[in-house]
Amino acid sequence: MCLSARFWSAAGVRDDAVSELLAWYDRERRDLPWRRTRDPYAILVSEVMLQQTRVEAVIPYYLRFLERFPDVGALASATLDSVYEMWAGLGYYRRARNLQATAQAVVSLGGFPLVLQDLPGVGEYTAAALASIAFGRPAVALDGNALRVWSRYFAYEGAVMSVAARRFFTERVLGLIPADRAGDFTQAVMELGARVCLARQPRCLVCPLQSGCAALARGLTESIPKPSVKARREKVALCALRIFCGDRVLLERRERDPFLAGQWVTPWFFEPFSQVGPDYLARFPGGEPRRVGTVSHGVTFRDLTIEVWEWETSRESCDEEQRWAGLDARLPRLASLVLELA
DNA sequence: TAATCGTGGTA
DNA sequence: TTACCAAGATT
Repeated sequence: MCLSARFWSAAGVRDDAVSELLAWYDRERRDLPWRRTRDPYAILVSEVMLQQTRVEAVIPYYLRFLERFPDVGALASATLDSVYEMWAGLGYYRRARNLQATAQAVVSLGGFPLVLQDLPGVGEYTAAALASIAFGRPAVALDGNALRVWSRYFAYEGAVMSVAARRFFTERVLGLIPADRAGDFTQAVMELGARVCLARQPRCLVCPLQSGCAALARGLTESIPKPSVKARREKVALCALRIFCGDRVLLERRERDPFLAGQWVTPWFFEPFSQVGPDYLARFPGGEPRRVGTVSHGVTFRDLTIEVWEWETSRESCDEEQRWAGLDARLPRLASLVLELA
């Protein structure tokens, strides 16, 4: 790096980088629902929903959720079931429980704590995003977008997820944040990662940071950030049960099962029907079980093939302790697939 | 640190 | 069809 020192900060960032970035953001920013509010609660909801989830998928959930729970008090006092219901289909259901626990903590404390990371479901990234976007405090929010942007800008060739990498970026970026635009800075970096500094085929020609980007200068934009080695998807066969009582179907909630935690789903198992069928037939006696077919569904590192069986149980088994849902219930995708199977 | 948790989109 | 992955947190 032999360029004239007066154009570069000690951290290796060009003097004009921040103003170029913010000007680009002012010009190109998408009109997203959570960019129309300064309510910390609403911004928290958006940040939690956006964890590992695409913007387009979040928008309808965000709007419905805020309509149902318009403020932190409404969410804190809601039933957990109603919170799950609003989350059904969005995935990573632990987020729903943690979000309500956070709402209850905020009500109990009389406001957001100074250390946002103390809140359930609020990790390093979300705490920094909330601090900057909702409270205007300088904080470096390192999500997948920001890690890609900064690893390329500094040509960081190590593993970007490591503690060392995050410290490296935080040290260099924290001082760049304009005091009056901390939230815009955070969102501008992420917007840049989402729309310009793409994982594959980044659009460097239109990038507001192109003149200072070390990876671009050295032709490393394809090899940085270094791709992580991911486990192969494992193929898993399992079975699910559709047990009908008239026009309603049995749903269960297995609290202790980390998978689909707390969600209402049709009974399903990692074992074949021959192992679990007799047990359930004894509990819900009725007609002969019938193999309906199979459905496929990918979940993180597994490809599930689900063999679906169904039967009609006798009326006296339809007690009040079980939940018998109508077919129009809002359910996780996996349960919907099982019920939709013709 | 590494595994785990859903879903839907894309190349 | 397959692999990858998108505003991560938790254990």
